[in-house]
Amino acid sequence: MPRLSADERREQLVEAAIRVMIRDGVARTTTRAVVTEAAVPLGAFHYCFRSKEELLQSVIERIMERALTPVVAQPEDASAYDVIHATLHAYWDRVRERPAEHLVTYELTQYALRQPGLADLARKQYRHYLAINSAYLESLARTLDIHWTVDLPVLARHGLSVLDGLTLNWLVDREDAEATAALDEFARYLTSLARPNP
Amino acid sequence: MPRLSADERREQLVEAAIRVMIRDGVARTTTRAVVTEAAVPLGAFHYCFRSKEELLQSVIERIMERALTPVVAQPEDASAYDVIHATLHAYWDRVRERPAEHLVTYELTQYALRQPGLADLARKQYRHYLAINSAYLESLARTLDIHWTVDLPVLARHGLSVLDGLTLNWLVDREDAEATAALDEFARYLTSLARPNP
DNA sequence: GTCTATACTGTGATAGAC
DNA sequence: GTCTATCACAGTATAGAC
Repeated sequence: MPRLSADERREQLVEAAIRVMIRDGVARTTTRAVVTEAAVPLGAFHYCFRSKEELLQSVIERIMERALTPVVAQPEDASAYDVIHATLHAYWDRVRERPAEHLVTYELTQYALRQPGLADLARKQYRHYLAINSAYLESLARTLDIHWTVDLPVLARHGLSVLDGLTLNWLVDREDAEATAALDEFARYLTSLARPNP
Repeated sequence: MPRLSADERREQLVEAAIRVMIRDGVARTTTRAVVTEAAVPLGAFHYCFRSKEELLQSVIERIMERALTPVVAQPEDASAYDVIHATLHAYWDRVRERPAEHLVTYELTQYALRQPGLADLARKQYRHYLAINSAYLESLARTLDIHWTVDLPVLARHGLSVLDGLTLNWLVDREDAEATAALDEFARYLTSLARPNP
């Protein structure tokens, strides 16, 4: 058993925890399952983290970092609808490719909400998602030379909710056709809110 | 300790489980916590239910029954927007009155999704919610003598997702003003999809 | 038919050995 | 500074007393 620094151990444990969560769910992610997955001795766990809650906090932060700003090709000649549609489907493709990872996101949010010390982190997580949505909508408006007929914060929250809700719904029933249809309708709606700049 | 019938015990245990879940969350709802809350002997638990999973199944079914069809006053002289707005806010008021209960709903869905024997129940739950939404949209169309310019199943799914997403988002950050604004925007959107019948 | 007493597993955590 | 051995407890489930 190689002796590694606490920082390296922490790194191993966080990544192992994420793998276990994706495979078995957050509820079944015990400290023992994590150290087994990481091939780290059990005792090392509480040497690296004060508690399981502290590990989960690191996991949430790590996952948040990975929710990178959606990058979308925005060719000059594409219509607003085309660009919006492509962006939404880029997100959707990621959901369909890795359903378990997205399920974990929701599980972690709820875990955090029930853990007094972590409720703030959940709020921060959602502020982050809202900021990403806002930034995307703003950059879209610049690129297309339009403005939105609905206030940006309201639109960002509405958009985040639609994607969150559709994702959750699809994770339950896996109805591809209906989910896609609802997503396309959302693209149409967003497009209808774009007005050319004067 | 009075000796009661298994049916009465089951009833007590299901109701107690719901109270514990609302108070402490699904993850912390252990059999011991439930029997303590219900003032039922621990041994009685496994006499009434084969396992904890079976209890949770009953709980999910009970909660599903309670998600009654939204009933909304639809006075003849109200505009489409007024009726839609009132319905959405009736739902929203329930969320704001009992946030913990709604959080439990999401927790239960995820619990069910991770439990092989209960995944079907989660699907059934969402089909039920979709059916409620569809029925409401249909009755609205009849009352207002309009039709929807988007297919009913698509619209029902979209609507369910928006409400699910907004609820989840609000449960995290409790931003009343922004949530209400997003809800009102959704009402405006729905209204824009109503076309008078020929 | 209903409940008491108990078994056994697995959990998060720690004191102290290396 | 890192990990082994062990703890106390909570978890579900059961065999058998009433």
